[in-house]
Amino acid sequence: MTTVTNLPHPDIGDVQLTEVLFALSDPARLEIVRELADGPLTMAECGSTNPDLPKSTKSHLMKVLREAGLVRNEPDGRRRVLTLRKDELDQAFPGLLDSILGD
Amino acid sequence: MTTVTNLPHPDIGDVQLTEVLFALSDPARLEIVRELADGPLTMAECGSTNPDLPKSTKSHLMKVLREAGLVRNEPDGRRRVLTLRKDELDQAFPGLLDSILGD
DNA sequence: TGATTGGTTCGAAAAGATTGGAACTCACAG
DNA sequence: CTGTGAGTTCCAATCTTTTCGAACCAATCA
Repeated sequence: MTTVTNLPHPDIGDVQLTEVLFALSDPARLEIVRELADGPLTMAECGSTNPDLPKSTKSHLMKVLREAGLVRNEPDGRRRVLTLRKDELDQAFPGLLDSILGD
Repeated sequence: MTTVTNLPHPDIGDVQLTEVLFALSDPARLEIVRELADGPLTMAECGSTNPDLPKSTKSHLMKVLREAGLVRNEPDGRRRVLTLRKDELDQAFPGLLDSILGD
């Protein structure tokens, strides 16, 4: 019985560049990443743009970002905290995030 | 009667970041872009990896790259020359290509 | 112990992308 | 002209992604 609380995150070394690019190639996902660039957010806080996005859809967007190694999704009480894996990504793909998020 | 010889290329200003990222999110397309980073190539020269890729498939990969504003595809006799639109892309998305192609 | 809140997962439908054969076009050689 | 070479376009099959309601789960509150 997999407890659903802790979601799997890829090791940054296993993340392929093309997967990262794919995850960022969707405007809604890119926007989420931009928001997270300023610091962690809960699911509810995140996605201030797209306010009426169904939660299953938002959850799926997050799944793609998580599986691509872009965001960490960790439980915190009954909410979840989303964090951009900036340092790790900078290590793995120097300059990529900065060029995409703009200086 | 649209002559097929000259293919349409988007103005770099009209190119969306997400479209560029999508075009690069496919390993075969990314590889093509890497090859073109060293200078223009004809269709036949390009894709030294993937040597037995059907030509219609290769043509389609090129179309995606062209429509995303990444490569220019121009006739030269009965062949076609493919050029990475590096300068324009650097202008529009500073640092992006360098970080993706590696220093 | 419910009931509620904040979120994930499932499942199925719709939309979009990829693949590749076949037909086509155009430039050039003979 | 006719043939050939280099490539594009068309089309259909297949595969992948997206979308979202519904069911579910775990933590907290009353």
